Amino acid sequence: MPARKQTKAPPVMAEADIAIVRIAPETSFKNKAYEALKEAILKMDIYATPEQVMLDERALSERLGVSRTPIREAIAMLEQDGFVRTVPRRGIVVVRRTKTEIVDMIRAWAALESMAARLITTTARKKDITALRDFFKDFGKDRLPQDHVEEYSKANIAFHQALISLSESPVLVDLTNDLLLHVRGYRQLTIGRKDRTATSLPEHLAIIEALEARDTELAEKRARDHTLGLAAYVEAHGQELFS
Amino acid sequence: MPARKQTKAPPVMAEADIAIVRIAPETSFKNKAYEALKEAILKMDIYATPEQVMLDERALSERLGVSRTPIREAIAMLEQDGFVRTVPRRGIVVVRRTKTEIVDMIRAWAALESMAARLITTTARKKDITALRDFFKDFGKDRLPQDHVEEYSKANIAFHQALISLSESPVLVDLTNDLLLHVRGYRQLTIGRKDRTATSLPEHLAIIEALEARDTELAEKRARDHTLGLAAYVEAHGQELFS
DNA sequence: CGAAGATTTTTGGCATACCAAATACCAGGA
DNA sequence: TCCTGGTATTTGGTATGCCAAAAATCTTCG
Repeated sequence: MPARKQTKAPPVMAEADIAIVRIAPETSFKNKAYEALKEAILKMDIYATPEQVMLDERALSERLGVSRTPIREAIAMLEQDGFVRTVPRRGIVVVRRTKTEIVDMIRAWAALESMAARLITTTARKKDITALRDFFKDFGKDRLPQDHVEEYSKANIAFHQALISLSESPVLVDLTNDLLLHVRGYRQLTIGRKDRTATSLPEHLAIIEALEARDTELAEKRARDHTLGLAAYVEAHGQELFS
Repeated sequence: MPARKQTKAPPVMAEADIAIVRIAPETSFKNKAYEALKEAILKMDIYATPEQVMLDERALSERLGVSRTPIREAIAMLEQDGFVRTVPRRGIVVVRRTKTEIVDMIRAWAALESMAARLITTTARKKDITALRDFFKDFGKDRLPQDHVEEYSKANIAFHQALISLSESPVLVDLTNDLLLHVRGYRQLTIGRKDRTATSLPEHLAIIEALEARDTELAEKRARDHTLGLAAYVEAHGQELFS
């Protein structure tokens, strides 16, 4: 019942060591706007619309019920992320990536993921590695991935994110997530479509096996080659998918 | 003398094809502030000062001669970069990385650079690869790197950046530059100090050789191991260097 | 003196107003 | 009807002002 104070000096009375978590800072409008806009951008299929998508500060501020100030700050952040580009006196355009850029990003992703695999072989616990198989427990000979592309795609992404998390490297996790957001924006390639889905599952299992075997070099190579395979796929078959 | 118009339709009269370059967009205060603050943060030795460095919006706006608005937008951008963290009603603190974080970043850097090396073996021109040696032309048996650590460190960084640029992958270049900015902030490790400097040069040359030989796997491995070596060094000897 | 409490100051968050460049729109003239 | 100017409007950029939470400072009472 005693209201907790922040006096740090006199231990006259031992304070109840209750788990008080430093009350939620009530995220600012700036951050709320950032999250909202980011989600909105990721949700829309920017590659589907013919003409480029533009944002309007005033319209957004009205829609979100806040002034332009926090909106502008959020826009500035999104611009740092590379999601939008603001042109003075022109407007704010949602950035569309070219096929080349997407391929480039997937390559970087491959680099980071292979490093994650490398680290995992030396630090992760066996049970955590084995747990990676669970993402694909719903698929097998009697339920082929290529027959449930959408669902498999979700499992696919979850697997990759879980894999990288196992590296316990915040940097790898963050960088990869950022890249993935951009790549996913291009949803027509649902991370390797039907024709790639078939080979995907065995490759994933092979990666897991290498991890379990603590074979650093092999795990790294398999992780890298797997994702580079996606890059090559996009590079080869992505023509018609991009404007 | 005729003022150029932007009409694109009727070629009634051939327009003077004067080299008019779309007047410089006069970068905004927001961007100027961003650049200025970023440089200031990178220039100061944040790991040298005992207590954490704080920024003050009003003070900055006064110093830079602009209002708080563009300053705040710049701060928002820097926060996205991970250089500062703003605490509501508290202040803006310049982020200090822990040793673990620095090591983590160097590992990610190793991953990206090894991918760059990989790409280079398949696309770069021989003369561009060979040109990488020039960065170290001032060093040799008669002028050891460890006797000119500061100078060698500069050459070192320039080499790595040039190397990654050769990959012609904007993503790799950008991500690496970002990481490097954070790592360099910790200048007491001048990218591998004296004791590492000795082994650094031969390793660089070995990387170049592998690139010239177009040995993809070897180049990748050497690039990776070289930078991972730095990570290991920091992890082992960085104790006293961090608070 | 010392400490609890009240008050002032500081600091980031947000709203608003105004500016200038770009653009859209419109009326007049060939 | 179709340009040509010119004017109104739109849009991002910037400056200010005020607010509330925190911190710092001062005050007062035991």
